[in-house]
Amino acid sequence: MEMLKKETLVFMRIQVTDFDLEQIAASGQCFRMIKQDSGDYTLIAMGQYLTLSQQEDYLSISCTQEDWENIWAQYFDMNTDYGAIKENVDQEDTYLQAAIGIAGGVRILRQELWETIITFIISQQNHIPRIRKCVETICRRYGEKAVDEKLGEYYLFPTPEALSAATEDELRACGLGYRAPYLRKTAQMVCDGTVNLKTLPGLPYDEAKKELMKLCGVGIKVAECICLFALHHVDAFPIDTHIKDMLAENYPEGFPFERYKGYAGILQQYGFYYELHGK
DNA sequence: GACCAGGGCCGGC
DNA sequence: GCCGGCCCTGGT
Repeated sequence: MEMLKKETLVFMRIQVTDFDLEQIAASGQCFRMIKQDSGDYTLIAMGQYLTLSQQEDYLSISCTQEDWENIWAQYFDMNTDYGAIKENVDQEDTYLQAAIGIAGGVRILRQELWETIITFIISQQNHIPRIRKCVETICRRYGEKAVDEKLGEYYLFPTPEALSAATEDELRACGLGYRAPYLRKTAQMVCDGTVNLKTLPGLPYDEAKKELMKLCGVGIKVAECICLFALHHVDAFPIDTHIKDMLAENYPEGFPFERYKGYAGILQQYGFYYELHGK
């Protein structure tokens, strides 16, 4: 790990394994990590605006060492040994082995809870490019504007208060379609304390999932995505249309959840990426 | 230009 | 528990 300057930006340069920025950005779990024409990535998260790139086993990220250690190492789940997880996968499971071969650089991010709730309500019955667009639109219209010294203006993710104050029509005008009232009602339920986001991270998986499903627009699948991508309950195994088809085709006798207890969600994510980009 | 399908959920039965 | 309906749009 070393610090270096690239133009005026301060970068951390970190050696990484089982890590592929391009795969992470395209994995459909985060919607504000965007590939730029230059090939670099920008990311708005945790209140910051960053630029990132990867050269083989080195990640370059425009943050201070302090922020890397306190924020981003955790965000990218650097303390989990993905290599060990991959090695535990059944050698004879040709599907998972193929998925690992294609998607082995995906990681389960530890994203902010509120943002993950809203982005995955938006995600239902929707394509990823449109999800990104909807997310960016609500950030521009309802998020606070901030300025990064080097990268310029950006918009924070809107607060529950800001979204609860929007009308359904205004939200529909963001391209949300029938999800517009879901966002508004969910924001209101968070504001009035019907669901307490502060205590959610302390709950076990089943209880967190049940609590999240009180929110409007959050069913089983979306709740499991929130549990996996924000609360890091890696037993969560969201089944969307792709995964449903994949399971029917490759695991007609059932997926071996028992064998992979404690990290099935990581394998789900390898599978999801493989279904989306690997064939 | 038409058509399809998308990281599903809600409400009524 | 099982439908029907739902907004819209990027990609083919």
